[in-house]
Amino acid sequence: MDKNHTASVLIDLSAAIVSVRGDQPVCLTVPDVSGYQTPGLPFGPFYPDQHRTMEIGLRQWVIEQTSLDIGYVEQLYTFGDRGRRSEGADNKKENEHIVSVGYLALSKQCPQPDQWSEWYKHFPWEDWREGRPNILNQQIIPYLEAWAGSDELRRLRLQQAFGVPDKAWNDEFVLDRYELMYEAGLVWEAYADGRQKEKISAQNGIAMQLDHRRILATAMSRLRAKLKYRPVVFELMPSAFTLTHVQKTTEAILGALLHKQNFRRQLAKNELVEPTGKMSKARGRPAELFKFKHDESQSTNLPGLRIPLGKSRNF
Amino acid sequence: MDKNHTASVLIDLSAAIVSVRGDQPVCLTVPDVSGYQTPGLPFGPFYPDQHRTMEIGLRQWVIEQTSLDIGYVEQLYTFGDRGRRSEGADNKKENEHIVSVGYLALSKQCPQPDQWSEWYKHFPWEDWREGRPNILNQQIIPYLEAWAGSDELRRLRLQQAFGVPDKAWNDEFVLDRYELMYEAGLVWEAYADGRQKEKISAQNGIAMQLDHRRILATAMSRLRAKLKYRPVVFELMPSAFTLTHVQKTTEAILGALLHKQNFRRQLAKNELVEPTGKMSKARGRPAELFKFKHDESQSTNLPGLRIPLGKSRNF
DNA sequence: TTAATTATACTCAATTTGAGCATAATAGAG
DNA sequence: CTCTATTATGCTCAAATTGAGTATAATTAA
Repeated sequence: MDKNHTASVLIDLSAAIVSVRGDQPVCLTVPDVSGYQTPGLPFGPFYPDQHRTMEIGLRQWVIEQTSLDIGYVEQLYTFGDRGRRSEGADNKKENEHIVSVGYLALSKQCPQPDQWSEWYKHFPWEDWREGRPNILNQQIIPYLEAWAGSDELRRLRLQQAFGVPDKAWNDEFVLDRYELMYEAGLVWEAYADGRQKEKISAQNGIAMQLDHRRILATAMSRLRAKLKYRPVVFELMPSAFTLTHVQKTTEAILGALLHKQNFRRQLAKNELVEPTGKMSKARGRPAELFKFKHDESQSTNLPGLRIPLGKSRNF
Repeated sequence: MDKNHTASVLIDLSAAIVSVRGDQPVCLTVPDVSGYQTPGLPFGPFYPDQHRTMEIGLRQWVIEQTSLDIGYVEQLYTFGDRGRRSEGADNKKENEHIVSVGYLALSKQCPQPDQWSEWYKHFPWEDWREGRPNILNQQIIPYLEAWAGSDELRRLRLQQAFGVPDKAWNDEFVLDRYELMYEAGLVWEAYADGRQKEKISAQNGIAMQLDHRRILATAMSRLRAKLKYRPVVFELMPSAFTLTHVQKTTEAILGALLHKQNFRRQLAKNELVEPTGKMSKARGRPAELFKFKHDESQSTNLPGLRIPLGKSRNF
């Protein structure tokens, strides 16, 4: 094997820093740096001689630049160069390749509202809390069906990702759906990458810079999946909370409603929370305030919520 | 933030290429290159201007160097430099940092037996098919308990990872257990990294080069977890197989025995296999030969086996 | 005092799981 | 040819879990 190749690359650490504001999951974004009006995820270079691990490097610049308290951090995926629009306008000098390592981080607070972007503005087809989103039947599905045509493989993927025509919607397949839409030229990024000749007419969610929407989709998939078997919701909750608050937060992330009594039964069975003795006051009957039972370190390895796998959600 | 730092790194792609030989999961290894008698995982550099994505780069050198047919490939984790024994003997020149991207790949065949190393030679405490491994009570647990002492956090982690004293063993926590043993100086690599002053007396499984045993542990964790909700076993099976064969392969990877009739019920319910009409012949009653129902492309997104989460395995 | 609102306790059928027994079909030993 | 060991497969059944309710309690706002 000949070695006449550049092997040296720069490492970018990109982070999907997620929080929940009210009933909307949000993601920290940075203002547009290119000429487009699209937000991007925060990112920074990794200096291997300064930081022992990449996670330490990530935490470093998140603290420096955002002064946020991010507890939970998880590596998502490492993307090689060319997917990141290397033939774009603002290209780096020749032979300077970038590898980007995507991270998911969870934050309990989200100050400065303008810097946080709501998930479902970028992915309007992923929020099923008020029923099946209209954009699916009105825009996305018809276009995708035309794109698939009689191609057997495409139809199979369509069925897997979007459940058409007869399968159920699976809330974890956020990335699969985004990638399918990208391939079909249904999102703005496909046009920006030069994959798609004509600018698409429909605005299928707000686009993001480079491959950042893809990273966010990866983060959403991972978080939705993890929620079901690890108690990560509590990384998004304040120290004391009502059970309804936990449920609303979970529903926001899943983009789906849950059965109240059964949700609480799970929490009780897995002994994830314990009462603080205090009560919340709001409208209606006051709710007891709880706290997360297992403190720091290994929220990773605890039982989880055991939420049913997206059945019976094919409207 | 000052930029007086080297940001340029080299990328290594390391692969845990897994197959099953008889009733033993095996992993492709390369002979020792350093002075130690320890095997390593195959790895190669990533040339960003030659390969569009890292996965393509990986497949390339796997084909070139091993001529293996690897179907399923999954990225595991990207490790920053210093974990990879940067102060070791055979160091690269100053300022040449290496980031390694670990992959899991599955292969249906494993020719050249001497190049494949059995999982449980490296992780003897992970195979529970013949009951709780002796090495746990005789070696590992006593040492770890001493290491934990009265440190609350350490005892909690010990309970999580190893189930001592009263929790169940969870077959997915391979990485957690390895990392705990590493921190406690219970594996050879801790000594080689200079973490541990004295050479440990007990041989707790065969060591590997650099952080390769850690990558293998990551692969095992991931594969064991995935097996339970995605039909990846079939990536390890020939085109036609008996149901018992699938079960034996699954058990080998999980390191645990399963209830035969219930296992088959799951396969049937999820409609993962279909009969070929042919029969196998061996000792005893001939078994029907089946094939995997869903071909190429999306084995990723199909239902899976739904194997119970490691309950009642605390002997 | 009443209505609206939210919390929480309890019920119950349907489904899934864990664990077992019973029976069928083959090869090989005697 | 018959018996036995061996493996495959069908079937049962209690326990646990899930899905989807109903009923009731404790507040605030009108």
